Amino acid sequence: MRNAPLQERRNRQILADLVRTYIETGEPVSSRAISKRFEETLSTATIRNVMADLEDGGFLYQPHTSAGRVPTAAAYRFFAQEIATQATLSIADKEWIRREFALANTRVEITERAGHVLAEVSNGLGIVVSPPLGRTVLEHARIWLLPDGRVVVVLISPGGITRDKVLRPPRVFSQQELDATAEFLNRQYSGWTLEAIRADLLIKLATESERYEGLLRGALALCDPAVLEEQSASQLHVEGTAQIVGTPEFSNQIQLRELLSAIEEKHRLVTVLNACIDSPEPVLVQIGLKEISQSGDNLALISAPYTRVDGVQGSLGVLGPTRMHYERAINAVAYVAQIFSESLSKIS
Amino acid sequence: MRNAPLQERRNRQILADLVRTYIETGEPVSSRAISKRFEETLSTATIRNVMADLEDGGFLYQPHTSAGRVPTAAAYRFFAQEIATQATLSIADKEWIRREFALANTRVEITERAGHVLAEVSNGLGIVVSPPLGRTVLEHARIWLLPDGRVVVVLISPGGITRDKVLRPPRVFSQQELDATAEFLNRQYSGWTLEAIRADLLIKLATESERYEGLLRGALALCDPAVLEEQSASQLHVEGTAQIVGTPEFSNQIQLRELLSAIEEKHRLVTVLNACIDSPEPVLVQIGLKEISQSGDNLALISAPYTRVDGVQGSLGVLGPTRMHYERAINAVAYVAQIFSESLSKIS
DNA sequence: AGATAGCACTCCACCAGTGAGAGTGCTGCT
DNA sequence: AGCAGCACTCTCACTGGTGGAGTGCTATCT
Repeated sequence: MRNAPLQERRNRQILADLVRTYIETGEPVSSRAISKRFEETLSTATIRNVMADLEDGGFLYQPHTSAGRVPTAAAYRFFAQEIATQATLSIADKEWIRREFALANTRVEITERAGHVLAEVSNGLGIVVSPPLGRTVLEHARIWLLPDGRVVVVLISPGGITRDKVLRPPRVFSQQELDATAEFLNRQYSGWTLEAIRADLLIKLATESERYEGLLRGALALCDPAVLEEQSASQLHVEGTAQIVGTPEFSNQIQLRELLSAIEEKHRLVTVLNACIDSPEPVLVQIGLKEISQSGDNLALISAPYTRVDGVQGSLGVLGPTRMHYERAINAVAYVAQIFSESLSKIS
Repeated sequence: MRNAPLQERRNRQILADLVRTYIETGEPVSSRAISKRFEETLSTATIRNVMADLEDGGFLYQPHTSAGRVPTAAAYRFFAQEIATQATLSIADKEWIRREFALANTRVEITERAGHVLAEVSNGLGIVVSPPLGRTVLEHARIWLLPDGRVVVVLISPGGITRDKVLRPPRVFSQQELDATAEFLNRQYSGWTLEAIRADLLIKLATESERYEGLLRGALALCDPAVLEEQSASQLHVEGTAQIVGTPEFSNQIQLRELLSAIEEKHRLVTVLNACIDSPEPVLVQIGLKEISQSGDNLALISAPYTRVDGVQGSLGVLGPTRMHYERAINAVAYVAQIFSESLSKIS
């Protein structure tokens, strides 16, 4: 009932045109502007009628009586899903993105480049989230002895990623014992994710003999959510905070503040971004993010998963004003996700 | 010649009072306001004369002819050095800071608490910089073989910090060879900083036999500035970006933008902060930071070093508007640095 | 000679009023 | 259904006027 106005083809066309115009100009769109731009010639009066219907349907609103119309979150959602997905990325853009990545050689550089491109394309924030460490897969475990009785536990994953910790076990173990424990871990858990290992170890510790207990606890500590998170928190990379200040969308101080505090609260942001990993669509578009801030109405998040060398997925995307060039941004996010995955595999 | 006006005791007193008043109110200070607050009774006319002198000396300026006076960077510098250092932190503040740290148990939590306190106290940004990895000291090195011929190089430092990397060496080594190499590294470099090891290895690689070359290169890679920096870049922790939006100092969009881009350019910021490590004073106050942004005139940075368990020093501090409560902020930074060091030693 | 009272002057912030412009909703015509 | 015309509304930019805050200067006092 609410989106009844969208049944008619012409209304959809007008709405799309209006959104597009608003994205370009940033000012309330008048019936006249649409009339000029619309392909079939229609009088402003007719357009006004349509606009009134669209307003009833919740797609438009007027800042004040004698102003033009502004799209609502619903209108952007319609536009992003049904219009913007039709488009493809311009060759110039592809070229530009490729160039941006060309000179990046380290993981950090690649991440920075990605963030930069994403920020640029959206006039918002470019965000890259490293895969959650818990999903990393164990390849090898080794434990060995230091002269003073402490032990070093090292977990190695495909792609050369390692996690390690120096522990002081409850009693002194011999290197044989340590080797046996490592052997046990390798036999048992090679190929498991750290999350899964942790869950299993917790059960084992409750039932198994105490023989390796100190060491298993050590291994467990490495899989601990708190420890995993300790590192993953720092693996949220945000680029473009400086440039969003000064864009008309964020001239409103309250909005700007809420956006910035959203970045500081990393957990929520990461959750919202990672939603794209389990989404059926290649690129997930979320408009009007209540989760992020109260006035999140005019925030749009476009995210896509990328794949690391070891097959684990992370996510990247843009967080920008709803007034954003969706055709370009959506396709750019998809493209960056692809190039990003490729670049990662090249440097490993 | 320039600070001639500060020769006289009364002028200094008036300048200090003016700065203090401006910090409280945020508005240009009139001669009348000073006259009221000044201990000896002086007429406004007399104060106006003094103010004119101070303006000539470069400590004050007038936004316009018939406005009160506003302190310049020079005035803040005078105030911070000669006045604020006399004060001590209030008991309530000490109590508050102690409470903030009480519940923090992990390294990340401690860092967040510190950042939070520093941001709060300054109405600006709270910043914590982890020690540069290059200054970390080597305790043990171990290298060992994986079944597929790759090797794992692990460097262990005091305090349980480890650095490691999985490498594919140019040829397959035996575990004996690897042990010998590790033994060599331990004998040679135990107690050295990674920076120093790197420098020495570079020389050795040029002259020494090729026997261990592949492995030494591996060890070298771990000490490489690029690799070290890769991690240290992520070890700049900034808190309070959200709250500075909305403070009158940063209502100016251009300033806000420059501050935010200063944060994004981590290198410069880290350098400026770390200056306190080699400074003779316990707390370093820098006012009018040209290094950080062009309009850095109204930015003040207060930083102090802290000491990690292994003896390596990092820095923390606040980056805020020049109009800041210096007595409180300077002493809080010193106190936080102390508590921070203590908290770190507790969790290791 | 240094401190002070008095006065003229400057500049700003605030207010109300005005008029142009943009855009709409509605009505009635085709 | 589509359209032209018209009255209406709201905003925005500009105007001139006013009160107030604060200064600089000068003449006077101690």
